[in-house]
Amino acid sequence: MKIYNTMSKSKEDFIPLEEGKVKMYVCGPTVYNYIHIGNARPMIVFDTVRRYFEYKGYDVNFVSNFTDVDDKIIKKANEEGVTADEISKRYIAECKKDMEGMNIEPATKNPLATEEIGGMIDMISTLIEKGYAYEKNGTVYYRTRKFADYGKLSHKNLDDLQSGGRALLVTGEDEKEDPLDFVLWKPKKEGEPAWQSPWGEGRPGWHIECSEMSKKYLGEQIDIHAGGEDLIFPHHENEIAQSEAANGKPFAKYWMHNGFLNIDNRKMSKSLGNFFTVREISEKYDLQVLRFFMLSAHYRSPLNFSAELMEAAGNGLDRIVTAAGNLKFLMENAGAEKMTEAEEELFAQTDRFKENFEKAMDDDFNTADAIAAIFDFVKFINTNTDGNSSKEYLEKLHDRLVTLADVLGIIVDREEEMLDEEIEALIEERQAARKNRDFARADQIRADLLAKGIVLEDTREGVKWRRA
RNA sequence: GGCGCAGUAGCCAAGUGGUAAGGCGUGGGUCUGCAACACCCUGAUUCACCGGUUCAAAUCCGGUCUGCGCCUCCA
Repeated sequence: MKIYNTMSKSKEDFIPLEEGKVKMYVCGPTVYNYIHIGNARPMIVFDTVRRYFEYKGYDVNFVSNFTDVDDKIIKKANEEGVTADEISKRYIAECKKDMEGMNIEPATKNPLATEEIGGMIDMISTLIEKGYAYEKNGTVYYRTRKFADYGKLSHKNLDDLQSGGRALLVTGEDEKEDPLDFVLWKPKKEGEPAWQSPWGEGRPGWHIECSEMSKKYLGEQIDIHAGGEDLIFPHHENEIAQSEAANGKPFAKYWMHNGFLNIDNRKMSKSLGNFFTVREISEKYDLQVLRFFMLSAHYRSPLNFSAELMEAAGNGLDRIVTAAGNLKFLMENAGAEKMTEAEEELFAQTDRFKENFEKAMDDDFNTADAIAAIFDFVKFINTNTDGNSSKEYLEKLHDRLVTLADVLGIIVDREEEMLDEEIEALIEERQAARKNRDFARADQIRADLLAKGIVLEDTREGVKWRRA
């Protein structure tokens, strides 16, 4: 299994720190509003990574935080005249709803920054003791130049950073020993949430949160640390500086970063007005479509979002879902129970789809290729099953399709709610009308049902229906 | 200014040295009472452009053009 490591800029074989186990940490969102579809990309991508590890038999400890103390949360709280805590609790709950809709497995642990302050203070103290940090008037800064490896993840060197960004970095940063130093602890301002610390009341800087939470729940060394590519610098670079200086050992073995989700080929931003929340999208599309759409390209490539592309993704997804639905329908109507020899041979042929799927996923989670393997499998299913197929054969195909789709978090079995008596009666009436060649009446009934979201399909094995 | 990514059919998108996967869409056909689903056929002599290396390049090297990202809170 190969994983592209941002640190080495190359694909590396995955070798876990501990046999059979994967410890991974994904930087989660700051909860000051509904999550947007850009937030959704790393959630979907790294959930898929996790699912594949689990499929391969690994025991995955998956930790993803919620940043629940931050300027934007405080701002929002002030606007609404409520506490910051109320804002963050509200949007964590909403975020979890969205994640459920996207079929994202709950993390092993979702630590909250505000509940881990003690550990952060300990880590900052350690950094001060070791000479990697210093305090000035209640603010604690990280002494960036003291950490020799600073820049190793983002492949920047300090002098470039300094000359390139001098104007920005120097502004107003009077107390710092060096413009590149970053904040570990900031003093309380009026009306802000604050915690007691050796440096007075205040709150932690953003970067220290992840260093501490990763250490607490996964240990000083972890297998995978992941997040959006914009986090490479400075967030992850700073995490490395903090964790490695404090713990005295390498932090994460593999650094994974997803590409950005763009809208109209531009980065999504509020100022451009091209900003969509997952909640908004869920009103127009099934979130399964969003998930399928995001996995249709490689996770490291930029991905453009548009209504047309969502339509296309939805149509493609339907093809897979329909194949699974057809299998179920045939299963219910199958005559023979046991597989024939010919069917056993056919089923053996489908091993190649599974192999291709795994080969794609083994190569740095190439979900686009994995989906191609599923489409090939779907084609095989559509071509090699009919009303004469045995139940066992159909079930085995169905199981295999469900298993592969599940690795991608794609739900292929649509819930079949019980039909209302009324609807069932209409379907029967339509059948009778068709027998009497009263097609006007039959079409009328079909149109009425369609208006209620029920799609009818006439097959050799009988009438099949599904929700639109 | 520094660092980096990308440019493959109408659209999306794999493929990173051996002669262009897959999906969506289009058009034609089969199936159907008609549909729907499905199936068959339909598509790039060619991978932004120009040079080079090689028996062989979309894939490697150099250059040009275009788009984008990071360097500042950001998934």
